[in-house]
Amino acid sequence: MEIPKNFEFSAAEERWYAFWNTQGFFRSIPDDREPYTIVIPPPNVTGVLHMGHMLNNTIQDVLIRRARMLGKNACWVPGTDHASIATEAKVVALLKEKGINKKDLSRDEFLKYAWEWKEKYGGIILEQLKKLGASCDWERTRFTMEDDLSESVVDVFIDLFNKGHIYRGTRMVNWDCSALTAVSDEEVIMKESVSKLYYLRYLIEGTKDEYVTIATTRPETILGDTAVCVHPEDERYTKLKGKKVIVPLVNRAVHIIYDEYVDKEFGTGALKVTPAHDRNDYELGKKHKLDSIDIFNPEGTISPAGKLYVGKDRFAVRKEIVKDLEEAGYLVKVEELKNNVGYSERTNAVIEPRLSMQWFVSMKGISQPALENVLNGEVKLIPEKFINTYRHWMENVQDWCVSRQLWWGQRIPAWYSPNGDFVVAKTEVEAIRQFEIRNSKFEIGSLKQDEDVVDTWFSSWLWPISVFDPKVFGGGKDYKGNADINYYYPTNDLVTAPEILFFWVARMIIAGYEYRGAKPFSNVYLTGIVRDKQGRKMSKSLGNSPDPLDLINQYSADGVRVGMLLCSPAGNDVPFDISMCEQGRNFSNKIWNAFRLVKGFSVDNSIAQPDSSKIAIEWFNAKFNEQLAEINDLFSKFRLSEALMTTYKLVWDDFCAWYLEMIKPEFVDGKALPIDGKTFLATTEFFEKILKVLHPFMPFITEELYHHLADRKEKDAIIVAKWPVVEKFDASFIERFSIAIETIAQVRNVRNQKNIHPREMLELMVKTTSPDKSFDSVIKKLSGVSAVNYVTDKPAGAIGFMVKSNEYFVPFTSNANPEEEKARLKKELEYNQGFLVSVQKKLANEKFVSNAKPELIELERRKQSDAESKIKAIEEQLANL
RNA sequence: GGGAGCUUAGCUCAGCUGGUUCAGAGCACCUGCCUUACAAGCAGGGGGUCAUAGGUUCGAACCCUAUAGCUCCCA
Repeated sequence: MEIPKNFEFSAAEERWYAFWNTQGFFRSIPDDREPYTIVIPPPNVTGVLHMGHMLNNTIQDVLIRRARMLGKNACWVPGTDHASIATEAKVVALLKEKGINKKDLSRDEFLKYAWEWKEKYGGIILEQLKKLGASCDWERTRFTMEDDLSESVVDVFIDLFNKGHIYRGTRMVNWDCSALTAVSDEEVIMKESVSKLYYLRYLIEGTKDEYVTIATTRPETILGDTAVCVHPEDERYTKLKGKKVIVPLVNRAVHIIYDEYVDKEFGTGALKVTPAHDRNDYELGKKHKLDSIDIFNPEGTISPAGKLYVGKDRFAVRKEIVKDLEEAGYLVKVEELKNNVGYSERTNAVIEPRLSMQWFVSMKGISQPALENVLNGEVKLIPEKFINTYRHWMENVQDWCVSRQLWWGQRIPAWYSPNGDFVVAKTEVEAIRQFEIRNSKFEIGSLKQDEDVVDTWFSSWLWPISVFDPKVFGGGKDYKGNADINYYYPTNDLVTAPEILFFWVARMIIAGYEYRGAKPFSNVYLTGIVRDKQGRKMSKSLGNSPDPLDLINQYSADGVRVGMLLCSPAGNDVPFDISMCEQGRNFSNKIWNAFRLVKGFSVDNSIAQPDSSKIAIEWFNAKFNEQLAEINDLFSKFRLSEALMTTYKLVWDDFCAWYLEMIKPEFVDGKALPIDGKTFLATTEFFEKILKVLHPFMPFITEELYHHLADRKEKDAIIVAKWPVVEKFDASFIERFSIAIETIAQVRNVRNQKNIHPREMLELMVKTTSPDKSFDSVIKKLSGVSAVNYVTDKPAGAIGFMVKSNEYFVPFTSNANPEEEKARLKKELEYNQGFLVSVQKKLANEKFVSNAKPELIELERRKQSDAESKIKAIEEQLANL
C-alpha cells in the first residue's frame, strides 16, 4: 500500500471523531475509578466559536484526554448558558426585522419566539467544538435554562432570601439605556476617553453679577442639580456659607453645601450635585438630605422632571444645552479631560447611573469561605499572580445587583399583593400561604409576580453543582444528592479567562461552599486573551480574528491545537499568528513521515542487530523516560506550553533526528537493506509510546497512526490507551552519549566549513587518556566516518576539535587553510585562558572558599583542571601547525 | 487617584532557594544541501550591557532602592 506523502487530515478528523463518539469513549458514568472532572465554562448560546474558545477548549481537552489515559474516569461536561441580555437583544432585533415590536408582545409570546430562536441557532458552538476534537460527554450537555436548572436557580433565590442574604432596595445601579435593564458592576467596562470639561457659572442668589463657577463633564445633568458643593477649608468659598445659587436655564435656587469629599484642586473646587445621576452625588445627597430629581427616562431621554429638552436623547441634549448655556452667558470655558466612561459589556451603551428598585445579594455574609480557601491554597489559581487581584476584590466585595429588566431568564420568585407587599415563594399558591401567615388573604390570580429575571451569572454560579444534580438546592437538609454529584463533585480543574474571575469564578466558589460545603474545583487555570499581531484583542467587531474553522480546514485540528498551545503559558496573552498553526501542521507532517519510514522497513529476523542500533535503543529508552518524567512534572504544574515543547523536541530531535537516523538501515545499490527484528520491534514500541504522549495535544493523527502501527481490536484505541509509565533508566548513559552527539556535530561542522560532500567518507582520529569506544559505531554512521582511530600523537595536516578533554582530528584532503585554523585555535585558547583566570580568581578568594558549599568548590576545582588540560592541548595543536 | 504585575535574541517566552545545568528554547534569519521518511525537509551558523542608574554580596538576570516604559485590576 502506498502511503501518501502528507497526512490527509480532514477525512481522518471526521472519521476518528465519529469513531470515538460511537464507541462511547467520551462517556462517563460513576464507577470505582478515581474521577477527573471538568465542567466547561458554558459559552453563550448565541455564540459562535472564536479564538478565545479555541484556546480555552484546547486546554480543557488536553487535560481531559491525559486524565483519561492516566486511567481516571474522565468527565467533561459541556453546555451553554442563556445569556439574558445578549440573547434577548438578538431576538428583539430579529423580531424587528419581521416588523414585530417587543412591546406589542406578551411575555409568553416573546418567550416562545426566544425558544424557537434558541432551538434553531443555539448550540452551533457545541458542534464547532467537535471539529476541534473536544472529547466532551455529549450526553451530559446542559443548558442553563432547562427546567430543572431553572428550578434550582429559583430555589437558591428563595433560600438566600430566607437566610437574609437577598434584599430588595433602591440603589444607584448601572443602567443600560439600550437593553433597558440594570447591569452589575462587573458588566460595566470602564474605558478611558477624552471628554470635555465644561466650566459653568451659577449666579449667587440675591446678587446681580456674582457667580460661582463649577466644572462638569455632563452639562445636561444640571437639570437635576439640587446643590453645589465646596470643600469646607476652601478659602475661596468660605464667604458663601448659607447662600444659594441659581441653576442656569432651569432657574432653581439650590444650597451651597460644604463637604470634604470635594477635591479642591479639580476644576474650580466647586462641584454641582446631581443625586439622581451620579454615584458620589448620590452619597452626598443622602448625607446632606438633598432632593433628588430623576431627569431621565429609561431610554436615556429627558423626562418631564427635567422640564427642558423633554424627550430628547441625553447626548443630543449635551450638545444643545452647551449652545444654550453659551448663548445665555453661563459657559465660562471648555477644557479637554481624560476620564473613564462606563460602557455596557453587552450592548456597548454608555452606562447611566440611575436610581432604581432592584434585588441585591448581600455578598459579605456568604463570601468568607471563598476568600479563605483561595488564600490557603485549597483552591489554586494558576498563575498565582491572580490571588492578589482575587483577594482585593473579595475584601472589597460590593453587593450584587441580580435583577434584570428582561424576560429571557429565570423570573424572580417574588409575589406582590395589590397594595405592594411582597413575599418570596416558588409558586403563587405558596405565596398566598405566606401572606396568610401574615394575616393577609388573597385569591389565586390576585398576586402579581415580579416582572424581572435574575442575572445570567446567578444561574451559572451554580453550574459545577447543577449540571450533576439540580435538586441539591431545593432538596432540603436531608437530601444528600444523587450519585453523580457525590462522585464528580468537587470537580478538578476549571479553565477560563481572567476576565470572568469575579463574574463567575469567585461566585462559583461562593456557591460551592454555601450549597455543598466544599470547593467547586481544585485548580483554576486562567488563560490569556488571544490578541492579534498588533496586540489588539481579537473580536468580531474589529474583524481581526481568523475564522477558527477555516484555520482547522487549512492547518488541521491538530496543527491549530499545537499552534495555540505553543505560545500560551498560563495567564499570558496569546499574540496569535498564523505561522504558529503552520508550525503545528509541519510537526504533524514530521510525525507522519517518521511513520512512513518505519512502515517502509522490511524486516528480516535472521540478521544480527547492529551495534549502533543497540546503542540507539538503549539511549532512546533512557531519553524517553527522562523526558517523560519532565513532561509529567510540567503537566502537574499546568505548564502546558512547556510540556508541549518538551514533547515536540522529544519527537522531532530525539526520536526523528537522532534515533531514527541511527537505526535506519543503509542503502546498497539503490535498495534499502532490511532491518533486524529486534530493532524493528523496539522501534514500533517507541513509536507507540511517543504517540501516546502526543495524543492529548494531537488527538487525530495519533489515533490514525496508532491504528496504522498495528492491527487493533475494536476497543483498542489510543484515546483510552494507558499513558506510559516512567521506567528506571540509566541517566549516565545519556550523559556519556552526549559526547558522541557533540562529536558527530563537530564532524558535520568540519564538513560544512570545508565544503565536503555528505557522501564523501572521512577519517576520524582521537587522542585521549580515557578511551571509550562504545559509541564509535554510532559516530561512524551519523557523521560519515569510515573509521575511528585512536592515536597517541596528533597527525599532521588535520583539522582538530575538542569534546570534553578528548582531542579529535579529521585529516583533510583539500581546501585546508592553516591560517584559518590557527586563528580559530587562538580564539579558543583565549576563551579558555580567560575562563581559567575567572575560576582561579574564585578559588583564590578566601571568602568564597570559606562561604561557598563544599560541592561547589569541588566543582570549581574540576573546572580548573579541565580548563588547564584543554589549554595544554590547544597549545600543543598550535605548536604543531 | 489606589493596587498588582511585567521589561531577557528580530518575535514569543523559559530561567527554581543568588554560584557554568547561566545567559537558554521554539520560531524567524544566514550558509550549504532536491542525501530514496519528510524542501511542511536535512546539516551547520550568527544574534542578547538580561529596561536604566545606584546599592547589598567574595559573587547579581535573580536580592534592595530609585527612574523610565508597558499591561491589568479597582475607584
